[in-house]
Amino acid sequence: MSEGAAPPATGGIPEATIARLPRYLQVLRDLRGVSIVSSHQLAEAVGVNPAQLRKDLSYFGSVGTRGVGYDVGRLITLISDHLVGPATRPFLIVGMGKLGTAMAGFTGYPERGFRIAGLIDVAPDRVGTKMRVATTIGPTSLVIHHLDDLPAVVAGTGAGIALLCVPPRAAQDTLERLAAVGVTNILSFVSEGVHAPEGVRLRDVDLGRELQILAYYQQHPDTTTPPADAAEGQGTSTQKKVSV
Amino acid sequence: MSEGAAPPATGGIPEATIARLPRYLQVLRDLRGVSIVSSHQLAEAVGVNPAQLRKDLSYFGSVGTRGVGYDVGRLITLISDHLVGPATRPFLIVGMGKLGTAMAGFTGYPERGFRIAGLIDVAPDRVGTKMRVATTIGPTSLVIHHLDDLPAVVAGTGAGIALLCVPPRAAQDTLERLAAVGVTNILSFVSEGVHAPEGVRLRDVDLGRELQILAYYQQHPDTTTPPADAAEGQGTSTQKKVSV
DNA sequence: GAATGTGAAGAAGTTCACAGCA
DNA sequence: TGCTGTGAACTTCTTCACATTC
Repeated sequence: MSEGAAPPATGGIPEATIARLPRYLQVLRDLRGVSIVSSHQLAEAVGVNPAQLRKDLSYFGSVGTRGVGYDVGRLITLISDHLVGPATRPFLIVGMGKLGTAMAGFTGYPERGFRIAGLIDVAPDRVGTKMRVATTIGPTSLVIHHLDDLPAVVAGTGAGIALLCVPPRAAQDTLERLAAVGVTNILSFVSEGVHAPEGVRLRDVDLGRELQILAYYQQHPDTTTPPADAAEGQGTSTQKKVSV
Repeated sequence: MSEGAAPPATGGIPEATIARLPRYLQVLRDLRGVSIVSSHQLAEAVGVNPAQLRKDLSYFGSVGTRGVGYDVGRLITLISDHLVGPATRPFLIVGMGKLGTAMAGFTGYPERGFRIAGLIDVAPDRVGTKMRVATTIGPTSLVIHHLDDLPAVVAGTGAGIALLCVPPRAAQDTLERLAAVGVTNILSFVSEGVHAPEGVRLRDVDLGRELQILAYYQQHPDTTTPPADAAEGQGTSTQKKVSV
C-alpha cells in the first residue's frame, strides 16, 4: 500500500511474488551442481522476465552479488525458509479414497519441505489400515486414523495444514471439525460450494475449472493466448474485507 | 503487443476474467431453482466485488436487464458456451496410476462440459483393463489403451485435451507423443521440469507449490493475507514472446 | 425504485533502463 | 566488463460512481 518506501525485507512481499517463489525454488533445486546463476539464466528456466526475477528477489534484501549472480544454495535456503520455514512442516490428508490415496503416494513432499503427519478417514474398512508414505529418511508406514481421533492426531503432530480429499457432501462438516482443532490451512480438492469458517484459509484446486480454462484457449487460439498456467483461484476466503 | 483500443466484445476478454468465469459458472449451477440473480447476490456467493462481476459479464455484451438482474439459465449457457463450447468436449487421461485412476473416478466432468474419451497407459497389466467412468447418461466402462495406440484413439475420439498423470521420467516423452498427434492442450500433474513443445498449451497443477503458498500465509498471518485461492501458474509455455 | 453497463480513478503488477558495485 | 538492485514508465486489473434503462 502506497505507504512510503520500498518494503525493506520482512513482511511486505507482494502476493504475485509469493505465487512465483515456489517455481523459483523448484528450478533452483533442479540446478544441483551449479553454484551461481544469473537472473537471466534463472528467469529463462522459469519462464519469466529477468527484471521480474530480480525485483522478486530484491524483497529479501540484497541477496545477489553484482557483476556475478546469485548463489544457488543460498537462494534455496532463503526462499525455502520464507515459504515453509526452516523445519519440515507436518500436514494431514483427510479422506483416503482414491484421491487421498494418490496424494499419500506422492513422494515429493520431503523435498518441498513437508511431511505427511497423519491420514484420516471415517470408513471402518479403511481406519486402522496401514499405508506406505515417503519421508525424508525413506518410506514409512502410517496408520489411517478415524476422524473422531482428530484432536489427538493434531495434538500429537502439530499439523496446521490439511489436504481435504473427502466427498463433497462431507466437505463442510469435515472442514469445520478441522477448524475446531486448529487446522486452519486447507488445500481442498472438493470443488463444490464449501464455505470457509471464520479464520480458515482455504485454497482450492478444481479440476473442472482448470479444464474449462484450457478449453477456452483451445477454442479461442488467437486471443493473445498467454503463457497461462495452473489455476488462479480465489474461492471462499476467510479474510473479511475491511468494510467498505 | 500494445496495439490499440479497448477490447470491444468478441475475442478480447481479459485473462483475469477468463480465470473467474469457471467460478461464476459453478455458483450459477448451484443456484438451480432461482431464475434471476442480481450482481450483488452472485458476487457475494462467488466472493468478488459486484462491479467486477458486472464488468466481467459486460464483455459478453448487454446480458442482464437493468433494474432486474441476470437470467440464471441464460448466463449458464452463455458462459458455458464461451468456455467449453456448446458440445461436450472429449479428453484423454494419460497414465493410469493412482492419480490417473483418481481422475478417472471424478464424476463432475459431464456437468462441466467434458467427457472422458480415452484412458491411456503403457503397463501391460493395465492395458486392456476396463474402468467405470461417469458420463452424461450414466456410468460406462472404458478400456485402457496402450500409448502406442494414441493415433487411433485420437482419430476415433477427436480429443484435443489430455490430463497428464504419468510418472515424471515419462512426462517429456509422453508430452511429445501427444503433441505429435494433435493433443495440444495439456493439464499436467507432473511437477518436475517439463518443457512444452512448440504449439502446446501446458497448464500445470503442482501440489507442492500449493502447499508452499499455503505455508507462507500460515507463517506470515499478518501480511494483508489475501483471499488467495488455487494456484496461479505460468509454467513452460508455448506462446513465444514476439521477440524482444 | 432498482439494478445494469461503463468511463474514469485507483491499485497492483510488469518491464524498462540505468546507476552502482564487484 | 558484467550483472545486480531499483526508480520510473507502462500495462493490466479492480473498484468507484453515476448515467441509463426497465
